[in-house]
Amino acid sequence: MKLVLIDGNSLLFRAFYAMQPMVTKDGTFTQGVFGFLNMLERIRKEYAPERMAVCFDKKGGTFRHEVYAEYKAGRRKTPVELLAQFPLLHEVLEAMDIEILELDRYEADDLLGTVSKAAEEEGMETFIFTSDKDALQLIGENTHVVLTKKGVTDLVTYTPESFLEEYGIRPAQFVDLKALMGDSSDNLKGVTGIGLKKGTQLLVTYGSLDGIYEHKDEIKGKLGENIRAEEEQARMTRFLATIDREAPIDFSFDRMEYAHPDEERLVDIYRRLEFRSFLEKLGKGGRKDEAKDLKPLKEISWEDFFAKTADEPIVLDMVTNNDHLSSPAVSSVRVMAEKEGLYAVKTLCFGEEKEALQPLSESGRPLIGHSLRSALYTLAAYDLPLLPVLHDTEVAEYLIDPNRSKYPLSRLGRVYAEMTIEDDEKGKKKAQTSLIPEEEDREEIMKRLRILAASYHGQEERLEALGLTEVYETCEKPLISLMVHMERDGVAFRPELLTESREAIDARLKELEENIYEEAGKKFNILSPKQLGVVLFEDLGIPYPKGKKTSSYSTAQDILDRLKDAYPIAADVLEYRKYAKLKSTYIDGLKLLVAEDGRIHPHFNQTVAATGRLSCTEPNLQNIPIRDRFGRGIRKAFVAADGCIFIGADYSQIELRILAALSGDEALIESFRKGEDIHRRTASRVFGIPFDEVTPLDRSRAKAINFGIIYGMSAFGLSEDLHISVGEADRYIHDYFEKHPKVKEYLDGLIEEGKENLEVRTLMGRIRQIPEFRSSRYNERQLAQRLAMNTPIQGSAADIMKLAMIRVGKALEEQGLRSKLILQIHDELIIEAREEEAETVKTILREGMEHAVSLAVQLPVEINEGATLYDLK
DNA sequence: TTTGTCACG
DNA sequence: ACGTACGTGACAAAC
Repeated sequence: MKLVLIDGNSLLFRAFYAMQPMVTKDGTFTQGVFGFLNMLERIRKEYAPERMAVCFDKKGGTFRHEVYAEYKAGRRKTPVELLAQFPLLHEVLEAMDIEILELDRYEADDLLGTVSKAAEEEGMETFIFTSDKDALQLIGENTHVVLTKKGVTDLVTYTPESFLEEYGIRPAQFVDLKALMGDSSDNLKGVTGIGLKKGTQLLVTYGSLDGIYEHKDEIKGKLGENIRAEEEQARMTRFLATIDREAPIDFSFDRMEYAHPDEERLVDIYRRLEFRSFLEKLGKGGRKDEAKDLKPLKEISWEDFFAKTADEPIVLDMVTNNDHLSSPAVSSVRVMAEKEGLYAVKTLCFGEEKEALQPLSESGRPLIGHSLRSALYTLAAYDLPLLPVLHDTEVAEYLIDPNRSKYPLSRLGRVYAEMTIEDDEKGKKKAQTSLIPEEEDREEIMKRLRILAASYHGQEERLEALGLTEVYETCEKPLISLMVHMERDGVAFRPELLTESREAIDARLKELEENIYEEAGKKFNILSPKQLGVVLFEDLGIPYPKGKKTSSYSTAQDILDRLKDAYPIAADVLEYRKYAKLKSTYIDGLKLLVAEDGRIHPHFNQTVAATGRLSCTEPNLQNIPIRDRFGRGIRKAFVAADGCIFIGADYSQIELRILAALSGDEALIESFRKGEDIHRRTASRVFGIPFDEVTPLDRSRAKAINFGIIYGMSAFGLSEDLHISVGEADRYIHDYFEKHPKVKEYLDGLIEEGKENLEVRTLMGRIRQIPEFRSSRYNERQLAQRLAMNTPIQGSAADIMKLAMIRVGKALEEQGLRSKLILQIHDELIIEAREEEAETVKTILREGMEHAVSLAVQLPVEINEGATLYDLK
């Protein structure tokens, strides 16, 4: 008979710390229970025990405390997030009909020991699961101890043999070893000067602690003295560390049978804890039958489909193959409700895509789909008119929870349709094998359509309940097709214009490389932080400026900056890295992404940044160099098309203006109304100097303070940035808030709001959840405060820019202009304008951006023009 | 795949 | 005593 005993305390602890935090909607932390249950599942599967019990410590003191009050004193307090998970785990175990053992004045260990001893006598085979090494003393012929390592992922099983091999002693000697060594985590003292090595050696020689004390006078030197002097404390430690295998616990192996789980109760608990994967395993998450209700997916002509669905919106799942072919699976919400799926397009062949998609484009029907940007891009790629977006499930889910980095349809299936499908990645791979889905894929596609229809309803409701409908309708939905156009149009890039720069960079890199090798006295990989650290701080013996030397040296810019005056090699390394970066990312990297039309088509992402900003990839055209004189030259290769110029418009100080408006701080508002240099004014107010006497240094310090305010700065952060003492930085911050009490009030209010609701909102009501407020880690709670301060500011700026883009895009279209919006760089819009439209475009940009919203301060824009991005200054 | 570094707002 | 400013993406090295 196989028995599994689990140390509930130890595994729950370990799971709690090893797992990423998981929080339910009502703020309950669940990752410990989740990790524990995963382990439990694994144990059931891999060990298939006939009997099982979970042991817990009982609250309050133990018999060990009665003889030694300091037992386990000084341990860190268990965080409430973990403490609250114990009753949850109890509930789950009860529902599973798994025996729970606990006993006043005893620890879980003692119960494991007592039950396993009885089991051994009955001739049962026992496996004890714990992460606490103390349990190793319980190992016996038929009693195995399984320790969890690496969090809870690795399981290592100990038998008497494997224990002997690893420790060099028998399991029964383990407590004696601990008695000699002590155990600081349990606040137990051993014998001074005895560690693992010496302790093991003594036990091998004398057999046991008693054996050692029988021969205590034979042991020479300091060691012998200590052993004799500290006998009492060693014996006490042995007593405390010895697991009591005769605990007066009432147990029966029959009760450990776990044969009658209460499934209904379990489903209830899992629902409350939002354990969807466990629900699914119970067959309650995925109502897999749902798809079976649907009539089989079939082919239908566009004509018949349109006739059948009148003028209803289309639920669309575009299956793209190798980025070329598209097999649109389509239905309507009504048709889906009638449990029917449709598959509309016949075989697509190379060269026929446009004809196949044309009827869809011409139908003018609004679309419901997941990541419609890609479906629309396919239409745009064939020069077909786009269709209106009725609902995008990816964008909607991003608004509901912007912290996720991915929004796979498979997840929406679980949330909104209680339906399981393959992850998008896998599904895509499969679909690439043929143009028309194989029979087995058709059910998958039908399920996808069903999930889309269900998510449409579910998300509309959710968006409304969260107050997100406005930001969805005004900021996000109209932006989708706009971004498709921006990507399709792209920007012309002429790599040949960089030849000169490339040669100059190559030459300089070579020069620097030689210098560095000479200064180092050897060749090495300069771009390897590891090698560089060794060269600088070991070979050359340069003192490491940051007080503590962790496992590796940082060679980041701020460190090398501090060294560069005293050590020329540091300056050379910095310059080398700068040029290497320029070369690999921009000079060599960009030209690889030029399409056949001579233009770069970046990918703007609407669902990545948690604050509501856009992001840009392949390539990232939002970080083309500009601050560095030389790097800025890269911009010369971005050229306006024939007959066109670039017109750029950027908001001036938009984040500080938002801070002024949202906080209502009179001094800031007044300063912006007067059109003053805001950093100069800040310097004047904070440092108490007349406006006209502010020096450039004062101004740049004030600028850093202004940035810091937006980021939720600490005195330490500001001091690092300004190379001043923490005390001085602290005074600056203090003075700033004294002069801007409303700003202080506003930021404190945001932290309160964040703590209270675990979320903050932007001007347009966009939400960002901040679960870090509930973290047990100090650092994370600090981070939560900074996010609460920064997100409304950065996010409101993003809202405003999105509104502006939509206004500008609309105006260009309404006026029938050929000029095109091509780039957005957070506070800047760039249009490739027909020369003859230049003046109109400037008006449109200014109007669209400055009047996107109305605040207590204006949002003026600066407008520039030029033939290349370089000239746009 | 993760880490270190650095480009931008 | 600790760790320390917000949001991104790309590349090379190291694992």
